[in-house]
Amino acid sequence: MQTPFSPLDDAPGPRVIQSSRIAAILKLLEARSSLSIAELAARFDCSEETIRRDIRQLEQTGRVLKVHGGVRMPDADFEAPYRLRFREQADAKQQIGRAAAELVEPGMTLLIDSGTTSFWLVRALARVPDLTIVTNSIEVASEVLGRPKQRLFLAGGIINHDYRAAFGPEAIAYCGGFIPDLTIFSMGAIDVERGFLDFEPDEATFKRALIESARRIVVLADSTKFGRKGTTRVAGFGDVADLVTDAPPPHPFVTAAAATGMAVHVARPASAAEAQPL
Amino acid sequence: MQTPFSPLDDAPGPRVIQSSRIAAILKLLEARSSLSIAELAARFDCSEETIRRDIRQLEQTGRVLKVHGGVRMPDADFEAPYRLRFREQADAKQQIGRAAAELVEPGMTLLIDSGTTSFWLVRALARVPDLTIVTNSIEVASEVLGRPKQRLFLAGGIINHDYRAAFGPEAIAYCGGFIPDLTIFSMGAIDVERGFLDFEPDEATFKRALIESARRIVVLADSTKFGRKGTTRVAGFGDVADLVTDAPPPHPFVTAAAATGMAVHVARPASAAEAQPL
DNA sequence: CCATAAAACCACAAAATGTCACACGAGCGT
DNA sequence: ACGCTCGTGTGACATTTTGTGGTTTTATGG
Repeated sequence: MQTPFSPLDDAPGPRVIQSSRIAAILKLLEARSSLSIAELAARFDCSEETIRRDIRQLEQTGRVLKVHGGVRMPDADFEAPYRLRFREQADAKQQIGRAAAELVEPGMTLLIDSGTTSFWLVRALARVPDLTIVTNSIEVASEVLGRPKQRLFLAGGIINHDYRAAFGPEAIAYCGGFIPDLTIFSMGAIDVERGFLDFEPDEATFKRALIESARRIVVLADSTKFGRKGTTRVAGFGDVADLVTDAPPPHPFVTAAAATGMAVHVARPASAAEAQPL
Repeated sequence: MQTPFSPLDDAPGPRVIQSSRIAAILKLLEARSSLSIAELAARFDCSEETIRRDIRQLEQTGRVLKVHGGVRMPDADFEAPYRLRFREQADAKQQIGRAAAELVEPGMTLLIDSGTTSFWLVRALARVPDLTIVTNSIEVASEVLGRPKQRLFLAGGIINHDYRAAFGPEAIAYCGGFIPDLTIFSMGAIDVERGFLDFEPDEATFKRALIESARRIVVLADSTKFGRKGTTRVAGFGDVADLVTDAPPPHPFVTAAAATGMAVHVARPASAAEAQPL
């Protein structure tokens, strides 16, 4: 039951100076993920404006999120790196996903990695029957769940929270046991000289290991990836059979692709009718 | 005036600010596939128009579907078996999850299975720091994602769509490699003579294998499970250290529990103070 | 098909919250 | 003492959110 008094009844003390008050707010937020300004002002016996000033400071350090009427923890959903990447270029990724889906035939076995573009491909595959989908991504797996016509194999291990996927040796070994018709990767960057690059070393290790057993590799990358700098090398152009993107690549990439026989598929803009939200 | 026994009378709190109200609606929708505007307005003690505005926001992000008279989950048409089980006794399961969370200390390693009651435990563990969570359930894993203070290990293999989890030999081997402080199982049925039972043979095999390496086994079961008939035997009363449920069990079960030293914890109904949205 | 009630929508006013500028007073070093 | 900074409170003003009364749309039953 709710007492009429403040629910925060652990020892305010008569005088609380700013630094300790800010620390106290943070501590309270650990217990209750959101607090109202009025509540805090009563709790510390100071004006609401003072609380707001404290919160402005906390917000600048990125530790809390200011909302109308109070504060709350920067909750996973909105600040997580994965969600941020998910929103970047979402339209382009959706188009790419649909275009890549045209490479898939019923009955195929697909190995799909954890990129956000890969997720859109999986969504586009909702109505393709008799697929076998192998993935290391929790997001991809969640999307496939409840499609009784598609078999789902998930690689486990320690989960990387940022990528929502497993990249460890167990995941590599498990995925390596399949012989997929298509091995589908999202890539973080494409370099004319060095080929396909990534940012997360574990992810790159995972992909490199699976290139060995791949029959045909498909790479999904939106047009912002061309010329971007990566930190680890994943594959050369020669390794990849198909590249699906949303805009014609710059010329150096086209010639490099032609030299190695890599097919480049450019997705058409989505027809307005079928645009599907999140 | 609130109806005395509204199914939603946990935790309006004194003032509910907009952002937390929107988050709360989302959470409520997980337990009850559809909600009416009038119900929500009463629940949050605000006008129906305000609820409609919240819902319009939620609809724009594609997270819910607006229907005449209320909201519902986007995928509610195809009620998958998992979702159906999830909604049965959702309130009781939520209470059990909260009660079981009191057995957990910061720093522990937990092995958590794929039952819907287990999911509510994981949700109740949102703010416990430094946990290591091992699971074979995609739903549990999704819930843990984005909690940087908790390490997540996911067991893979072929996924059972109905249970949204992996039960195969890879999952057994992987989970068997851990020595968890608590091994937490949801159970499908409890029989005075035969102990804890289940319906899905694969799930039962998975649990039986993990009983070997368990240090302390905790079983979560709502009160409808007592006396229900199962199809496969999972564990005897002697194997289980703690049983968490939502109502005092019938007498034969109490004596059986006492005979084997199994502790029985009965969850209190949710107190309004602690149900904290988002 | 129409009649009717419920629900949704819209626009505007009221309430709540946020922001900003300025004043006051305590601490502090020259 | 003086001037300075810093934290705080106060009040005017801007912004956001909420409630209300109206009209329009939808669902439903005859």
